[in-house]
Amino acid sequence: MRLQDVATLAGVSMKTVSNVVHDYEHVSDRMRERVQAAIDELGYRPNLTARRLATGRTGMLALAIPEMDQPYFAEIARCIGEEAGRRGYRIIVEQTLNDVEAERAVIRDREEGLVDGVIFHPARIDTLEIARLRPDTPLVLLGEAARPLTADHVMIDNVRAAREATELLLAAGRRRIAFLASVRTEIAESTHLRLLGYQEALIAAGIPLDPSLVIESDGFGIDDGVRALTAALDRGLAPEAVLCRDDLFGLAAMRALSAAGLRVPDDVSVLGWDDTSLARYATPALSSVSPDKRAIASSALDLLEDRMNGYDGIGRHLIAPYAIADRGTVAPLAR
Amino acid sequence: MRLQDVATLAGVSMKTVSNVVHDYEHVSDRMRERVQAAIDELGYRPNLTARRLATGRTGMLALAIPEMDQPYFAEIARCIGEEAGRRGYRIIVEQTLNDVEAERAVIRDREEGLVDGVIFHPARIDTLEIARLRPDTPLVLLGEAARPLTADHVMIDNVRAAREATELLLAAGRRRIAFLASVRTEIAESTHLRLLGYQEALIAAGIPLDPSLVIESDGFGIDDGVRALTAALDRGLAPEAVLCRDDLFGLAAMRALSAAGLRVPDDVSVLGWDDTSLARYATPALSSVSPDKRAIASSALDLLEDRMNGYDGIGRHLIAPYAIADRGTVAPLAR
DNA sequence: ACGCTAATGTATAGCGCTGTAAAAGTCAAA
DNA sequence: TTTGACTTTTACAGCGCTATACATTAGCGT
Repeated sequence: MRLQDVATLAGVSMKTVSNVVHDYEHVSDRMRERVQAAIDELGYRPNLTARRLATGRTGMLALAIPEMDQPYFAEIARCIGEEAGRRGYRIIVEQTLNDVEAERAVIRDREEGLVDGVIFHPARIDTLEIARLRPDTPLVLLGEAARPLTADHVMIDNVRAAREATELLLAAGRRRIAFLASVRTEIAESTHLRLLGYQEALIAAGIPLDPSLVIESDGFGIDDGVRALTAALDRGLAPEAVLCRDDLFGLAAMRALSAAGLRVPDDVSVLGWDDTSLARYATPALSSVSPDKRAIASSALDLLEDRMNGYDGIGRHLIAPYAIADRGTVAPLAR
Repeated sequence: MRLQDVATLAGVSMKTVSNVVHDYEHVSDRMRERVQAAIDELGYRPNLTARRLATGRTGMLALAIPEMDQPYFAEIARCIGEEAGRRGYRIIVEQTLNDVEAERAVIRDREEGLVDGVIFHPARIDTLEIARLRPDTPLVLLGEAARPLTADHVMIDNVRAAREATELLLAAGRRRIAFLASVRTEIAESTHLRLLGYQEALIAAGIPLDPSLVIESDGFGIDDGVRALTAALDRGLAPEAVLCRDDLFGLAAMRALSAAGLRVPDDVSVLGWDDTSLARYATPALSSVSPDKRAIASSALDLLEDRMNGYDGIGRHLIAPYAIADRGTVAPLAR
C-alpha cells in the first residue's frame, strides 16, 4: 500500500498523489477526485517514517521529566501534551528518574533524529553540562535547576511568588511564619529561591528573621516533612502559619499539625506550592501557589518552535504567570 | 555525519561500519578499532529514522490513556514507561481526553508506521469498534471498558477484589457497608463489576442487600462524591463502612464523613480503590484496593511483544494480581 | 491561429540505513 | 602448495516518501 500503488491504480505519477495527500492547491478537481478514489479504494495511509526521512522533520518532541507520576510533572506533561497536539506535534515522554545518565540521553535523542526539539525539566544535570552537550539542539528548559545561556528557559518568579505568599499570610495576621522545609541532602535551587522570597517579605514587614522557623528536612517525602515539623513542634516551636516548598510538604504540615492537636487554618495557616491535585483533594483543600501550567506549556512551545524554525541566538528566559489559589487553609488569626 | 562519511574516513564499506555499530560478531578486532576511531572522531550517531525505514521497526510503542494527570493513569504510565525502557522501547503518550475521535486515532497511528504496537486504556470507544478498526494491529487493552476477542487484554479481577475488600470490612465488624458510588451519567463497567463483588460478599455473609446503601452520584469529581454521601447521611443513612469505587471517592467519603462529625476509621471505615498517591497522602492515609501496576505493565508488554513477534491468534485475557493496602482507614468497630 | 503565462503533471534523484549475495581473505589439513 | 571450510568485507538494491527540475496543457489576449 505505497504511494506508487495508488499512483498506478489512478494512472498518475507519485508526485500527483503526494500533492493530493498534502492538499496542494494546484490540482484540478477532476484529478483530485480520481486520486482520492484510488486512495480510498486501497485504504492508503502514508508511511510517516519514510516521510520523515525525506523531509528531515519528525513532528515529534521529547518531554523529559524526572517522574511522570509526580503530580506536578503529570500536570505539566498533560498541558504540554495538549498544547503540542494543538500545534501538530506528538510527545515522547522520557522519564529521567533523577538519573544523570538518563538526563544526558535526552540531549542525544535529538541528535539521533528522533525528535525535532526537546523540553527538559532537569533535576540532576548542571547548567554547564547542558551548555556543553549540544548547543545546537532546539531545547527549552523548565524549572530552576539549570539555566545555561545557550538554551531557552521558562519558569515563574519564585522569589516574587514566595514573597507574595508570605505577604498573604502576614495579611491574615500571622507573624510567626515557618518555612517547611530546606532539604539537607540536596541542592534544591527552587527551595532556595522560595526561601529567599519568604525572607524578603519578612524583612520588608519589619519582622526579624528567626532561624528556628526555617525547618530542615532529611528528604522530600511526606514522612520526612511530617517528622521535621513534628520535631520542631515538640521543641516548642509555635508557628502561626507554615509556608511549604511544595504541596506534599503542605500535606505533611497539615498531618503534623493535626496530630499535634492544632487546627488548620484556625490555629495555623498552611500554604502549599504547585497547586497540584494533592492540594485540591486535601481536606481541608490546601491553598497553594499556583504556577500557570498552561502558560508554561505554551511559552515553552513558543520558544521551541522558534528555535526549530532556525532562531539561533542567545537563550531567552521567560517568566510565566502564577496565582495563589486560596482554598481555605489560610485564614485570619482568631484572637 | 552519515554512515558513508565514517566509512570513507576509515577506508571501509558502509556495511562494515554498520557491523561495528551493531556489535556484529564477525568483525576483526583491528577493523573494529579502526572503525570505532573514525566514529569517535566524527562524533557519528546513527539516524534512527533511516534505520526505521530500512528495518520497518520503530522501537516505539503508543500508550493511549484518557488523561495523563489522573493519578491512576500517571502511575500506570510510569510503570509502563519504565518497563518499556527496560525492554528497549520508547513510549509515545497519547492523551485521548475521553474523546472518541482521539481514541480512534490511536489505532491509526500504528497503520502509519509510527509505532510497533499500542497499549490502550479505552474510555469511550466500544468493544465492537475496536475489533472492527484493525484486527491486525498489535494491541493490548487495559481497563474494563472494552474487551474484544481480537485484542489482548489485562485487568485485575474486579469482582473478586471487591468481594475481598467487602470481606475485610465485614471482618472489622462492619455490617452496614455503603458503596460510593454508582455514577448515573455514564456506563462505567468497572464500577459495575466492583458493585457486583460487593453484593456477592454481602450475600455470602448472609446480609440482606439494602439498596439505600448503594449511593448514586452525578459525576466522577470529588464534589460529586461529597455531595452524594452528604445527602445520604442527611437522609439518615448511618453506614459503618464505605467501599469506594476509586481513591477520589475515598477522599470524598472522608471529607463528607468528617464534615458530618463522624470519625474515620473509628465510627466509619473507608476503603478506596486504585492505591494512588491520593490514598497514600491523605490524612489519615486511605486504605485502598491496590492493583499491581508493575504486574499490569509487564503483562501488557509481554502480550504486546508476543503480538509484535507475529502471534496472531485469538485475544488473550490476563488477570493481574492485586492487594489491599491497609493503611488505617479500616479498623474494628468500637462498641 | 499564435505566442505567452500560469496551471498541472511527470520523471527521478536523493534522504541514511539495512540486508542480501557475492567476493575476498584466512588458516589448518592434506 | 593446494584445497576446503570457514571468517571477514564489499557492493548495491531497496525501504516509501519528498522535492527539484522539467514537460505538458490550458487559458487568453492579440
